[in-house]
This record gives sequence, C-alpha cells and structure tokens, in this order.
Amino acid sequence: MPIRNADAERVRHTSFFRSADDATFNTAMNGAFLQRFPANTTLLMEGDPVGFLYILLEGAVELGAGWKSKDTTLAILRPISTFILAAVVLESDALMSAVTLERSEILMIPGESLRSSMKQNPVFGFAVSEEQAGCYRGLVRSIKNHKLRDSTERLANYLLTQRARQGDRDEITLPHEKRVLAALLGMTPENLSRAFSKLSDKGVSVDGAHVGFSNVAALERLARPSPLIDNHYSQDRNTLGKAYTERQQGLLDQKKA
Amino acid sequence: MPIRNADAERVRHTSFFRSADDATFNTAMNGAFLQRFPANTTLLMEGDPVGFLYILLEGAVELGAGWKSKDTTLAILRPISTFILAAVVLESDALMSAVTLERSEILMIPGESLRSSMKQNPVFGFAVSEEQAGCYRGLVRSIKNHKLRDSTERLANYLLTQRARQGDRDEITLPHEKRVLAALLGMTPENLSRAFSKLSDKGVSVDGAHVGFSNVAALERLARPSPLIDNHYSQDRNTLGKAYTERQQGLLDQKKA
DNA sequence: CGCCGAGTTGAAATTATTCAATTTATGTGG
DNA sequence: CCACATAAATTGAATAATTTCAACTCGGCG
Repeated sequence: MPIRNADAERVRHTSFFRSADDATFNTAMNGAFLQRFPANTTLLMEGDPVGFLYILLEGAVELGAGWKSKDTTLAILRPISTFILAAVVLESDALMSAVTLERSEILMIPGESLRSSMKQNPVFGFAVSEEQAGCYRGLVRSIKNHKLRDSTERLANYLLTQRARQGDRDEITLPHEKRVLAALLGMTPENLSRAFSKLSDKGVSVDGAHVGFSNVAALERLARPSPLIDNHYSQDRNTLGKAYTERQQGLLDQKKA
Repeated sequence: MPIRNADAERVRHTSFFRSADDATFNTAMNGAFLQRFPANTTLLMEGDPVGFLYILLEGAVELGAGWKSKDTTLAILRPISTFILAAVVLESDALMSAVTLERSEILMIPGESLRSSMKQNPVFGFAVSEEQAGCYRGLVRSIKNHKLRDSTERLANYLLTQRARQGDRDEITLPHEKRVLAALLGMTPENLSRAFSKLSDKGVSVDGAHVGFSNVAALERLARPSPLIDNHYSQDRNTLGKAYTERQQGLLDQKKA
C-alpha cells in the first residue's frame, strides 16, 4: 500500500512527474498508493465518479464503453500510461470503463492531490497539459483510423506499427489474444481472421501469436501508413496516451481542398 | 487586426480566460488578432505546423481529416469554441484540417503567448487543462456515438439533442445543410435521407431545414439517449469542445460486466 | 478420453456505399 | 420577375463491407 521507492522513482522519471520539483511531487503523491490487480478486474465503470488518477506501471488495461447491450473497446494501455486524467481534472464521472487484461500494477493518485499540485506549480501543470494533449491527439488518430480505413487496412497498419516497435524484424508476436485485438481494431473476431487471410497476398503469414512478413513493401502499399494517423515512433501503440513522443513528420499523404 | 474591446471582453468572459487575472490575460493576448474569413476558407491543413490557438467567435468551422482520397468530418464548431489547443500545447503539427463553413470571426492567439501564460499562472493553466479535458471528453463521446450506434440511431440522438437545445419545442431548425449534417453524423447524404424516412415511424417529419416531432416518446425509445454519450445539456453540440458544462447525470444506461 | 474456449470458415442477413436518374431549391443575370 | 444555371436533396438499384449465426477445428488440460 505505501509506495516503494523504486516505484516512486520510476513514475518520477517516466511520466509527467519528471518536470516536477520534489515538493510538487510529494504533494501530488500525497495519499497515493500502489495496487496490484488480477486479470479481468474492473477498476472503474462508466458513470462512476472518479476519485483517482491511475497510472499503469505493469500489465495491461482495456478502456471500453457500452450502450444498449453493445460493447466497444476504445484503447488498450501498456505501461507507462495514465488514464482517466480528463475526468480527474474536471472532477466528473467516467465516460469509459477500465478493466485489467492481465495481472497489473497500478499507481493511484487522489484527484485532489493532483489538482492541487497543478494549481500550485505551473511548470508541473503545463506538463500535465502536455500529457492531456498527447491523449487527445491519440484519440484523434484513433478516430481517423476508424473512419478513414476499412478493417483490412486497420489491421495492416496495426501490424506495421507493431513491427516497427518490435525492431523491424520479419516476425512479430501479437501482444494480445486475437479476440482482444479484434475489439481494439473495431471488428469481430471472425472478421479479424478474414482480414488476416486477405493479407496473405501481401506476404503476411500467421501462426498463433506469431506473424511473419515476407513482403513488407506490398503490405505498406496497401496500408499506406501516415504520420497523421499512426504513431509508429511512439513507445505505446494505439493508446490514448503518451505525450512525449509527438514530433515527427515523414512521408506525407495527399491533402484536401 | 487589433482587438476591439468588446471582442476582448467577450472572450474574457466566455472562455477559459475568465479565470485569468488582467496581467495573465494581457500576456496571453500579446500578439493576438481578430480575423474575419469568408465561408469555405481553409484555416489550417493536416500536417501544417500550428502557430496559433484559434477561438471561434462567430460563424462555424469544420474540423476534418483525409487519407487516401477519403475525407471525414470530425466535428463542427460553433461559437464560442477553441480549436487545435492540443497541437498548440505540444508545439506540433495539426492532425486535423480546419475550414470555415460560414463567414466567421476568429481570434488567433500566438501559441507562445498562450504557453507562457500557462507557465506563468497556474490558475490559468488549470483552466486551460479544464478546457482540454472537456475537448477530450467530447471526442470520447463522439467515438462512442459512432462505434456503438448505427446511422439511424445517431440521427435520432442528434435530433433529440438539437431539440433539447432549441427549447424542447415540437419543431426545430437544422443548423446546417443536410450534406454537412451527414458528414458530421458519419454517413453519406443519401443515407441521411433514408435515415430520416426511417424515423417517420417515430413521428419525425422533415420539410427542408425544419424538422417536426409528433411522438417524442417513440423517438426516445429508439434513440435511447445517454448522458455518457450525448451532451444534451451542453451549449455546444457534438463538438470537440466545451469544458464548462460537464457535471450532470440523468437517466443511466445499463452497465457492463 | 473428453470437455472447453479460442480461432477459423461458410453462408445468410444487415448495414452502408456507390452510381445513376430525378426532383427540388437556390441564386444570378437579363 | 422570369429563365436559366447550378447545387442540394431524394429515390432506386446494384455493390461492397461488416455482422451474425452456425458448424467445425485445434490444442490444451483435468
């Protein structure tokens, strides 16, 4: 329950806390605690009042939402990621539910501690703004991905992003079960299977969680990755998060009138 | 080009500037100017570096994005709304393009002025964070709306939202051309026509920009508006914006396991 | 051995897009 | 004020994308 020094240091250096002085950091951490959760634990449901800022240190968390017996996955987070920051800032109710996908280690910071740190130290407050901006832009990318691409194109781009993150090798390992991946990509598991087989043309081979690439050029021709949609270079995938990795261009797509 | 007093006052009181002291306000406004644009003017294209924070004072602006010859509308803004705040905070390139839909009046604040105000005054910085959080949550609502509802349900909810904003009368006026509305709701104009006719069952009648309601109960039964998706109570519709209107609950939908 | 869940495959049904043809509005200039 | 040009909106039919339902495979694991 109290925070181990190593954990505090990790957060201190990897999140927006790096910009805080010790006093601010201590204020923010006031009342914070570290908690472990087993897989498939609901941390928060839609509509719940939000009392804490969550920071995922280990494991994986799915953010989702439902309506009329339908469910959708909005993002899957990997360490180090904050979540429900917006609700904390506004002291309002959660718009998304949060569920662990694996056994996870999560730092919980009382909303009031965070807000007072922000109001007390403008440099820290600005760092939080940067984090918020990164989350916002992650969402914009996600919407563009869904509205502009069909399911096969989304999968192709997902695979290229994973490949870039896993060192540009000819084989990658999918980081999630296929059903979870399907939900993240906004399709049914059946459809994901079909999308994979459509990509066999482009040199994509699948064996369980292992995906091989024998013709990346062809895959890229189909996927047409864009720096305005895909976060290739960021440490964290199709996340809502990660402020500290925005600043690259690359091949540019066409523009609109 | 210099800012008229009346305009300055309007911004001062309706946006996050209300929380700023005079000194901060003046710093932020340093180098700001007010500009008028005719309809269909591109203010910003995807990928462009962003030098200013934009605040829409009059008119309407569409935020959109494109990929591979496809275009999509992400939001339509009405006064008073800020846009591309996230890119300004991060000093990065725009992920969305911005185009005026009508003759518009827009206040442009140099990014550097805004950022230094934020770093100088934590209370102001916090107000900006609240604005960012509101924008973020607007996007979350928008994604949920698109992923959880089909086109008819989106239209039904849009109509109910408009009706609430226009005083709960039995007739409303659509604030945009139908083709613009279709883009906002994520469908083709043809499909919007069909969605309207599907709603005639539910007492919805259309005549040009006028829409009449003769059976709101039936329409609500289909639409199932939710406070976790729809911003009924906010001044500004399916916007990315508006921080200052989050704090209500209402009928709650089902929850998920 | 046999259960069970994840994954795959096929076929039908649903939802949305595209293309083409008309009709309705809107606006301009004579 | 009308006639014409142009854009917006509607409608139908054909196509495409996605979901749903059902059956079946495969690989653990008790």
